[in-house]
Amino acid sequence: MAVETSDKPNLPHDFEDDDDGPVIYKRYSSSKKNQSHSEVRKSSSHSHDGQSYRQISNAPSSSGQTSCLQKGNTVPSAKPSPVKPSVGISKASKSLVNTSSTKLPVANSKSPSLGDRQKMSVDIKGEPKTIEHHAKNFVEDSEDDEDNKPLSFRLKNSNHDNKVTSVIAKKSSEDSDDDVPLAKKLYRNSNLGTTSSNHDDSNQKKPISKIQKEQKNGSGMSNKLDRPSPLPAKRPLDNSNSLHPSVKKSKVLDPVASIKSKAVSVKHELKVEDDDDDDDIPISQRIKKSAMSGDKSSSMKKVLTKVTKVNKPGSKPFKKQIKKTVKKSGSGSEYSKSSKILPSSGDGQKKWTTLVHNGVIFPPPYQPHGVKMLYKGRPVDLTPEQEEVATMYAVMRDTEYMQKDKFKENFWNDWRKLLGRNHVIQNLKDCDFTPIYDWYQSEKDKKKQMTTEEKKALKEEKMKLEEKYMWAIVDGVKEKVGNFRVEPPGLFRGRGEHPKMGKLKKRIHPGDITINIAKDAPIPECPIPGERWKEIRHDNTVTWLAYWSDPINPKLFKYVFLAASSSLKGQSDKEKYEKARTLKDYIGNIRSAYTKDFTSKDITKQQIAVATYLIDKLALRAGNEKDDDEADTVGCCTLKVENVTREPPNKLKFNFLGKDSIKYENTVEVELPVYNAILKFQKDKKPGDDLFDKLDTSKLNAHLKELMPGLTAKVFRTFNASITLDVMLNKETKDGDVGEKIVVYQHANKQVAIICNHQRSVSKSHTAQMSKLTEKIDELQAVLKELKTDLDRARKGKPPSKSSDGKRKKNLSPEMLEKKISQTNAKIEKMQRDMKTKEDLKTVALGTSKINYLDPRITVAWCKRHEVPIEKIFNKSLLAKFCWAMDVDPDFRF
DNA sequence: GAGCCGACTTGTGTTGACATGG
DNA sequence: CCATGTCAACACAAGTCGGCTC
Repeated sequence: MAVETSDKPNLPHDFEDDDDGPVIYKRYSSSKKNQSHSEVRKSSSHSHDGQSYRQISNAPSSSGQTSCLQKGNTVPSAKPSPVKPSVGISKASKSLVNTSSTKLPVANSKSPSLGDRQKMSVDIKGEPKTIEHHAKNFVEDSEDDEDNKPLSFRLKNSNHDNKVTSVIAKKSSEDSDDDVPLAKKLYRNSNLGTTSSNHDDSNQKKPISKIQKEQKNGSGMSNKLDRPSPLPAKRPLDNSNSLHPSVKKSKVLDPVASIKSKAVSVKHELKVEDDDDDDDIPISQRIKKSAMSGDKSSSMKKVLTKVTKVNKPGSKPFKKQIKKTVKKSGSGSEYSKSSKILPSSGDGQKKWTTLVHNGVIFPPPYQPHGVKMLYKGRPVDLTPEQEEVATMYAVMRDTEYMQKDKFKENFWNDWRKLLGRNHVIQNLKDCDFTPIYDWYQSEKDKKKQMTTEEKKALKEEKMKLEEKYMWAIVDGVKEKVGNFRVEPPGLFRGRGEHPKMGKLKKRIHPGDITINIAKDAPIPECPIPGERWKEIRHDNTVTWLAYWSDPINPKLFKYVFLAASSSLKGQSDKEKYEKARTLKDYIGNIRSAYTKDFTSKDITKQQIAVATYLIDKLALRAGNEKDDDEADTVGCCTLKVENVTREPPNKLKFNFLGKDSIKYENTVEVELPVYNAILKFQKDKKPGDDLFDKLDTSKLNAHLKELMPGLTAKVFRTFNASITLDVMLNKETKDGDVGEKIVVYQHANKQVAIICNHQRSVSKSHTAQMSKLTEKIDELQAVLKELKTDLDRARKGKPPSKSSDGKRKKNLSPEMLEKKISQTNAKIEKMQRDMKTKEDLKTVALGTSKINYLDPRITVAWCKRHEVPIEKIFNKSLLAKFCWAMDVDPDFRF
């Protein structure tokens, strides 16, 4: 099929997969820009405070984000350019040469020991001096620069010695803070203080109407946002123009031809097409050219002729324009499969021009095992359908769901429908699934026992089967598909107390699936003989390749999207961070606006103000309304009276279940007006009543949009997370080895995870692992003691004592013994640090914020500045996902 | 403006491959 | 070499939010 890649003779070298990774389409990086990067960096590489904003804004080129999008007109090779700052990994990274200051050093040293990390894992508060200095620098730049820090940060900085909150929050204070819920940890030291000082920036009154007008006139947010106040330049607001270079696309790969041809020809066509594109025009000129030609360049019109569906009319004022597509870009990342920048994700806007893919793959049909379960002690015959569902239940015996009545009840109801009223099995209580469970365990064991070769063969077979589904061709570029496997049937595993847990998630058939594909692309063959797709669509205003209705909740859909590494996803990711960065310029005004409204007579206004404050300060989620058939969780707007407890004089204790039924527990000091407002909102209400009864997310977001174009509640989370990382990294990174710097990063990452309440469940074996470590340490202590005794004896010329098993030990010199003692000591220390780190992070999930909230450019720029190999921070998939960020200027600040 | 639909992002848990250390 | 631990990849649940309809 079209996207097969198994054989690839005569491939142009730059499309040759030289790795087994998903790479098929390389990017190239322009090295020109890097020179300017290094120049910029020389002048400011040690200025990691507010001042660097100004420097960035003066940088000759915009922040270096373009080369990822540029065509490969400089280094026509798949190998990374020697001067290129962009980051490759694995092979590519090894070949990176540390040149100018923009380089991202290659991983060559080992990660810091956990012990080292622990050592660095100091209190977030840091030294007051540093903070003051830091703040001062911000002030130099702009009077509202405090606003650029997360609210929580500012609060903390204002008083770093407030443990009161933690004392209240912490019930079991026997040891480390690891038993304290995440949310508490960060804020235990927080205090009220600077908040109010940030709301008096009267000169920041922004001309909202003007902004909106300008937005209407087509200046897309991520392209240019009017600044609300005449602040000193912090960063070039239009630098994100470079994110969407309007390099024209002169020819689009013919999807029909491509899908009919073999992989070779696909790749070949891609190459040919590149060749007759405007590669010969320098990038800068091309960008300029298209930028000048307005939002509908001739090239764009050309592309638009291919559109299969006209854009929906009536776009909103803040709607982004259609952005021009670029076919190839400059990053040499091995994981950059695609390169062009696709149209932005504005709703109703064209997302692609051509889309070719092979549909989805279905799980294999059920293979009955014939193992009989018992009912009242007797074996029961089941039809394959009945057996299938019984097996789903049987294999969940070791899960927590089995303790839940709701799960069993729902399962029973659905299973019973399959059994029929008159079936021998009349209740679940008398069912014994043990035979099926045992069969399943033995199957698992068999699998485990397979030799490496057998496993490998099996894997290869699976790969062969799936290969063609793994890729899509979007506007002529091969992109990885995210989740091309249709979900197999199973029992619904809702989180928390989900009312539908245990219900049968029925098998999905082709007849349930709608395929989205270009009009002139061949319709994917239905993989199940005799069946057919539900529907074929040609909607290029959406990014999904296929969807089906969620069998548990038919109102919901399950989508098949492109993978995170695709440029379609990368583009919207970038826009997300740009929007969050924009908030930095508005946050001062927003804070003063809501502070003013804390005491508003208009109760809706007042609730909006307090809700916004909480979202800003605590990074709460918006909190949409939920149906009764969903788990009972809340966000900001849906907080109940009982979720917030007042603790005089001005503390609020939050306790609720948030997304995924993760507990949010946090006690925070708030401004008195907020405290009083909460008191008012709670008055005369029952515990289960809505705290913000005049508010919902659409009202809140509508209000936020008045303050900043495109602003919604979730932007605060991104902003809060990213600014925290940026501030902490720049405050805390000291000279030192790579290991120490990574510890700083992890520390910052952890704080972000705490702010966002990213928790993970403690691993089952955690306690066991800990006691094992303790044991080992004890053993070492014993060894140490013995060594010390022997040292004493050796010094006195006596032979060593007998070891515990009575054997005679070797006669060692005092020097040797001393050496052994110090080695053992070091070992013990390292293990103790390991233990502490382990305990420290047992409930904290660092990954979520990395994937979703931290602007990767902060990380990449920091890595460049501090010569930390990016691979130490980003794993393979993050590198692929964030390939668009790799060329960032080292001086980039969020 | 409420309610619903649709599309997309965010989130945790599980799985399985790989690394590590005895 | 094996047992154990770690981590990336995967699976899929659960959010957010825009837009449409009535």
